[in-house]
Amino acid sequence: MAGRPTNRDERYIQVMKALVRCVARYGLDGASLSHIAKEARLTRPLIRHHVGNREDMITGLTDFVLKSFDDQTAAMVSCLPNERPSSALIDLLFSEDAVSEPDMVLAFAALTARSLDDAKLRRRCRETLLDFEAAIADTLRHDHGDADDAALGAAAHGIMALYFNLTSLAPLDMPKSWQNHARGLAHELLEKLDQPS
Amino acid sequence: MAGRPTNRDERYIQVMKALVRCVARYGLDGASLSHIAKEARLTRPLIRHHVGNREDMITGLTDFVLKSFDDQTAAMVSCLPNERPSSALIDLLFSEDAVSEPDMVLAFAALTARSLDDAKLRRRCRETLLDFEAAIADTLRHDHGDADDAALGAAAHGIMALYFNLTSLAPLDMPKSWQNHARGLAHELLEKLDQPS
DNA sequence: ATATTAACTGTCAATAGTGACAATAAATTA
DNA sequence: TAATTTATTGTCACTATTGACAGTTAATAT
Repeated sequence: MAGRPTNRDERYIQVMKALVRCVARYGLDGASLSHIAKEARLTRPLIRHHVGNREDMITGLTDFVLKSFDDQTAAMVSCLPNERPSSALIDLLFSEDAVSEPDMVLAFAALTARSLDDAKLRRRCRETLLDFEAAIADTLRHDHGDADDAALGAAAHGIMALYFNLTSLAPLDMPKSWQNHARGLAHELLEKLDQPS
Repeated sequence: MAGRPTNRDERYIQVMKALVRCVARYGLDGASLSHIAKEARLTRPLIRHHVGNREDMITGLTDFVLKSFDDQTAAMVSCLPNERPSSALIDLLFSEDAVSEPDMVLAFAALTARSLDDAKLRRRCRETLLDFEAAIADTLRHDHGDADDAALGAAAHGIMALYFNLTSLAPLDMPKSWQNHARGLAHELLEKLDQPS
């Protein structure tokens, strides 16, 4: 008694990826169904069939983006080596690949802006961001266990800020010196942890 | 032979401010004329009368936002004291006021995202941003003339990144420790310039 | 007071975007 | 092959948004 096999899950992420791409460029309201359909190489009614109406799409997008961030955070810390994980983390965050695909960060920025009048969304974005920062701080603690929490938190904040800024400004195609500056400053933050004043 | 006096200029900036506010929340496409009219406390046809059709509005917005940044940059450096202008600059950038009004930065972020498929816009945004960074570097040079250009550029980049990140994430209402971290790290960048390795 | 200029209002057609539903095609099991 | 489940397509009504124009009111100079 089973019918045609469902491809709901693949279609769902297919649509979500297209949605992320559109939201990154045109914002939450600028991502029309036609635009998404074209980006996902699907028809408009099909999108509705898989992910529901527009309101469902937006809530689905926030779940998708925030979960992607959480997964990325978890994957990030789990794939680090035992030897000097801090340095590896920075090389990972400021690698070519990470910076060249800014769509997810831009979509997150769109959600951030929308948080201005959506308390629940604001709480969720904040939580995700704090987890990200905490993950960085934990990684730093691994290499610099003797540094105090305030210094670790500050360094983690700096690394996070450098990463977010570089990635969200990626569409401007800034000179490569920016990437070098960012990575260099991040490494300096590490060195600073070794020499507590 | 002169008629009713025109208030085109005041109305224009009145509409532009409302537009910046709307774009900050809802993106370029999400800022509908009705929304802008409500925000500016004007009627929709009146907006058209003063700033033209939608396309005119968007080009007007980019001019307004980028010029505001340029003006802010110029005003920033001109109002600094002769004594330790670098430190005053940081206190200015990371003051309560600067961070609590993120609309302009968020609108700039929306323009940045749109730059993904608009080469001309990308060039203009990049130019504005580089000028901002250069202004910071010049200010730093005033206090740390013996530091080399690479170090100055890196420090300026770090300060810029910390400022942009903090301001663009302001809608999330992050804990105050973030603002303290950002300002503290910026000051550390200054101190680092005094002790060249 | 009258002419003149521009701000302001009201309104309507055209378009874009969305929601919803019916109908068809495809793929699986019994 | 028949039944069943789901993907896929086609289509239409409804709403939101925009563009454009005519007409009205307000404020100045002569």
